Amino acid sequence: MTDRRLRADAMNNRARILEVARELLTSTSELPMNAVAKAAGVGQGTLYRNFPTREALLAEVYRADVDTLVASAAPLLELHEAPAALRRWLDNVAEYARVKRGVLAALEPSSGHELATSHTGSIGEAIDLLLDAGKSEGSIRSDVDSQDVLILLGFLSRMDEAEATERADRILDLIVDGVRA
Amino acid sequence: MTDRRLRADAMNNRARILEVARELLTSTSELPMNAVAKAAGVGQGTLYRNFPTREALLAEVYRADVDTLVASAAPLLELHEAPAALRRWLDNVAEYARVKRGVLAALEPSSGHELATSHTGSIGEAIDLLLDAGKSEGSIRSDVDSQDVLILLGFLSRMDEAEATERADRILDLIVDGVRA
DNA sequence: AGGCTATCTGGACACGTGTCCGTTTAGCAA
DNA sequence: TTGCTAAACGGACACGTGTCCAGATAGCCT
Repeated sequence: MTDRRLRADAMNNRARILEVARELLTSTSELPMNAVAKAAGVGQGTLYRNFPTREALLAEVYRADVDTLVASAAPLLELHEAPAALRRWLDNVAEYARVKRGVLAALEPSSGHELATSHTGSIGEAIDLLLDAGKSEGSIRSDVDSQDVLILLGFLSRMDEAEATERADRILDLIVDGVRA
Repeated sequence: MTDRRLRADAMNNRARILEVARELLTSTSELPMNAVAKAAGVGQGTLYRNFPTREALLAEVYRADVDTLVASAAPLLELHEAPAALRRWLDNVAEYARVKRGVLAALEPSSGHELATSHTGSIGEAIDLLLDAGKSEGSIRSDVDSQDVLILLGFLSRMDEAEATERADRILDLIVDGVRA
């Protein structure tokens, strides 16, 4: 990805940081950056050089999960029309969010949107896939983009479990209805 | 509100804190709590006792604005059907959000939702007013509540001005379409 | 007036974040 | 092997947040 030839010790550190982060996340869903640095036996500087933000670190930790999530979009389109596929895919997202709260933070645009829409990453592409299918069908309005959906999805990361079980479903319904043509 | 007979010196401090906060907000939209305390000539303890969270402080600072916003809901219902009224009212919200970014933070449920829906405050009541009108008309689905809308509205506080001018309108449309019956 | 106490005060702390920069070292080159 | 340098290291810092508690004092009560 960004590892334009890393020095050997640097690779070790990076790997160790990820390992430690994963470990810490098994006990709590919190991830104090300085705790990670300490546990990994590196300085703050090293940690932040490898992962400039907590999101960057979480994104790497959860890369596999995010990939799974992304990959689950296409098959749904074979079984359902776009809006239904989108709805089901959002269920997957909510489910991941429920189990591993970190996944959400990983896909949050942190703050002050990176270079236009590009930063969105693979999650954005998955959403675009679903939206585009719907736009072709005429079942989804043509003026929404993945970023819009991602922005609205942000609410998932700011709800605790209790609230999520009560509201998430309904709100996701609402979003999907909103993007319908 | 909560001032069950405040001691005279306490009242002075409280007033001074608010004054200082308002002042600081004229220059930037940031509001470091310790800066407020310092500028008001009180200790951290005093500041936090009066306003346990930044939101509490902002809520008080912007109380008048929030009241205006809330009051603008009812008249809209005289002129428009509920969904249109809601849409226009959300425009007002977005406009306030654009001008005074603090207003948003003031109505954010901070974290870990206070006692059920009640905390929502007057903004929630305004939304309920609009939603209820729509539910009576049959133009708004009966299973959404003001909290749902408020949660979705959270996106406004996490967009910078540039992004807001580009997306806010469209996303608000989308939300209103979502709550339509 | 003067004492008493509930209330308020305010700064020290513990903890987190992210940056900066002097020091160390991997890995190449001679 | 030895020297060199760009890359990486890591801890000290500056700054913010929110809590805690020993001391001060407003305002009632006698």
